[in-house]
Amino acid sequence: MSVVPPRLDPAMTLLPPLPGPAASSLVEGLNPQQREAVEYRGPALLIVAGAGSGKTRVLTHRIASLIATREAWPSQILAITFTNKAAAEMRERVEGLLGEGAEGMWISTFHSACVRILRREAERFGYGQGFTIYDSADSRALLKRIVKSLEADVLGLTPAAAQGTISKLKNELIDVDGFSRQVSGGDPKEQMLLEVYRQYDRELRRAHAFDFDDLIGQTVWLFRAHPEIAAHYQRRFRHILVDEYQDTNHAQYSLIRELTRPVEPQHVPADTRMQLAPDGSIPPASLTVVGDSDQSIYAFRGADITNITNFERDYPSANTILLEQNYRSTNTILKAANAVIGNNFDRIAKNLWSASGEGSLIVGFAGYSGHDEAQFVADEIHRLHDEDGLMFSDMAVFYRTNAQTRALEEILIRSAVPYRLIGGTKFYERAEIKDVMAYLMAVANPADELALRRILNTPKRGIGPMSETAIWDFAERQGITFREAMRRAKELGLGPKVTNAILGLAEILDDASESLDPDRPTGAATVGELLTALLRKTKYLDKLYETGNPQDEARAENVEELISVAKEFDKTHPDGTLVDFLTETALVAAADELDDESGAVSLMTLHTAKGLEFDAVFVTGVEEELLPHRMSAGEPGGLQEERRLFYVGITRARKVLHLSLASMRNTFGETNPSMPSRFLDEIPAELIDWRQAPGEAQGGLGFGRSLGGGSRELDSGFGSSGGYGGYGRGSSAGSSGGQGFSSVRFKDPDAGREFGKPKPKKKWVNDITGQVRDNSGLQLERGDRIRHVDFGEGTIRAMLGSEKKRIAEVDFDNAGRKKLLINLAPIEKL
DNA sequence: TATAACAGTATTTTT
DNA sequence: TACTGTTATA
Repeated sequence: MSVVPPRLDPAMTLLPPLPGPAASSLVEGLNPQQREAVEYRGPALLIVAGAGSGKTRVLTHRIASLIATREAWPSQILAITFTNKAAAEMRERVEGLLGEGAEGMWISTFHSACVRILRREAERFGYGQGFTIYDSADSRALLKRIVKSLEADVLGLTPAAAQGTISKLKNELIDVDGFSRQVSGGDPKEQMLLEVYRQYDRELRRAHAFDFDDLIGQTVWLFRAHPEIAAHYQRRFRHILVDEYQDTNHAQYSLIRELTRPVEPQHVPADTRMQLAPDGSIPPASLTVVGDSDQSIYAFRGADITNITNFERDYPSANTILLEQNYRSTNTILKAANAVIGNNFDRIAKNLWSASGEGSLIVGFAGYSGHDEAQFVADEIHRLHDEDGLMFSDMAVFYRTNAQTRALEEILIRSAVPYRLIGGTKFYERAEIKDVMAYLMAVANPADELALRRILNTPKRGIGPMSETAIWDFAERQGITFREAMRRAKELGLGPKVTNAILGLAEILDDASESLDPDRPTGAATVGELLTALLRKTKYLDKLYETGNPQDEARAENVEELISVAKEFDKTHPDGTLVDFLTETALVAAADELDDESGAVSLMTLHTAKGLEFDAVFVTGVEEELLPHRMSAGEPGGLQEERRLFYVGITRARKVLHLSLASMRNTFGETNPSMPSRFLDEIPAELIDWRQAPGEAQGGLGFGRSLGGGSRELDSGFGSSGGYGGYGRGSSAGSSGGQGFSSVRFKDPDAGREFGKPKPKKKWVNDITGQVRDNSGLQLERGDRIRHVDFGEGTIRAMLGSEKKRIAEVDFDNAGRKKLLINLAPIEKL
């Protein structure tokens, strides 16, 4: 667009927007509340957006409208989202609405935005531009060392506990001094905690590193200590929009507060074109926050729900708009969601409604074991795919804890369901990836001692703990850095072998640093080049391949994967530096991995699910102790947060919702009985179609161990709801393990199949566990009879796929129709 | 110093 | 179960 915008000033916002196709079409198809949320202009706006009420739409349209009407330049907009994925999506949608790029617009997470600011101002902290960002594993490693050196563990202070407390303190913007004022002299544990905090902070400074919480907290500190820096951003960002406001913590809240202060007259440039208040200041930026207190699920890590409930107090002139119409789910699903969340007492009443009809009933399933439950999920996914024509990528399976994935994965693989695991042990948390990243970090930030220590003897080069301490001592005594001490290894008085190993590593790192010099004849090395050079010189990959250990091979593959990530980065960021690469990788979140083109079912935790939606949703493990999780019991408000988590899960579903549980659940090798979640009782019974109700599945080993065989009506303490379809008898009774486990675990394969028999206690024969089944030689065709470990005998109905992915569709005599991945399924030809 | 074997223990959610 | 840390041994 070629029109030069008129002078940009907040008073302008009172004038009607410029007429134009863009501006008016931006509210087309919106309901009255959404439209108001897009068009309202004022200093502060709170949009209370129920689940599925189109808040992303409202936010993107609002941003686009501000730009289209010439009320703001893109560069005056700061939009904060929860994940990088949400940020990318929002940017894309805004650009789509405007039909042009939106350069200069900041749409990012709190963390990314703060890193950007901090890098620019790094020297104020005495840090270099290349300061390191420690993720939680890094800071735990550091804390572990500190706790050990202080012998804090004798006071019962674990690294994990210290990490939790320090994180909370930082989220509350309480620094070491602030904490020392709080600590009572009498409590030795608190004293110790203070000392741990002090040393932790000191080590971070020494290493020129920030942890996750620092990114926010230090930015606030920077703004408060340097009003002229704050003023710079206050002048720049005239429209600030924050998504998921219910999940902001105090530090994030404070950051927004700082950014929405008026610019003091002394920081107003003489030549400003902005309209000034009578006292010569620039009025505060306009603030829009979007949130739903019913979806607040991060209180455990410091999110403060009162930030949203107090918004109108904090910003007295604020306008509030309620979005209650849901465009996502059927009314059946919404009724269940409303009923569940209605049990939280301290909430503002809100009732989601939908114009999209009742839809089908919620499907309930109570299996005998976690595997049984997983089998239900797998079968149902196939049914939805084959009969209802849903795409795999429109289905998702949620669970409370990552540990639950094991059973699910096993069965999904065996049943040939394509799936994608979102989150979990993330790529960047793998040891080998952390190793390699530590090399890069050590190059980018020579002060980073933690990174140096990590790579000192990885791969093994004979530099043990003794040598490490020697280097450290030397550095302390000489007042030099760890890295410098490595360069002077000859003065350490260690053996020649070790000395040379240390010198060798120091040289590799120094060479790497030099290769980044843009004045080199060949120009600065790209991240990919740097990484390959490092790996070649350290022989990191070679040593992994040498062992012949399949696990090491997998690790090597991960490292190769990292190399391609780096090369990809070089391609997409032609001017990207090593520091840019490290920043980007440090801030990737689980949900960011999601890409919709994979054609696979998504598996994720309930937390990761927030903000997403799927046609069909499976919420698994709806059991006491799991959902609500036992850990939440002690926390104040814990139960309510768990309920919100369940609510979030329910409201992700567009068309079909499945709730499932098992009466026996495996936890750390132990099998324990479980009870249906109290939350199930909160859903009106007529909304759920129990394929197999909790009462039915519990005939087995947990609750009624003393009852005679065949008894299925047991006192579960849970009202059964009647009318069950007798789902998958065959699967429900006997399957307790996957992939060759199950029949072996019970000495008598049939022992587990009968109700009422006590389970053989622990320590079963474990000899075949973990055996990789390979049926690749098995030739099968339509009409063949087979026997399956869990499902019994059946006839092959059809053969699908080819090679490694040969799938048999089998009509089992007793267990119904299943799809099985031939190579992995525990089957034999008859 | 490296490795293997063993014992103990922790297990919620994540930017 | 799986991972960590410790100890004994090469």
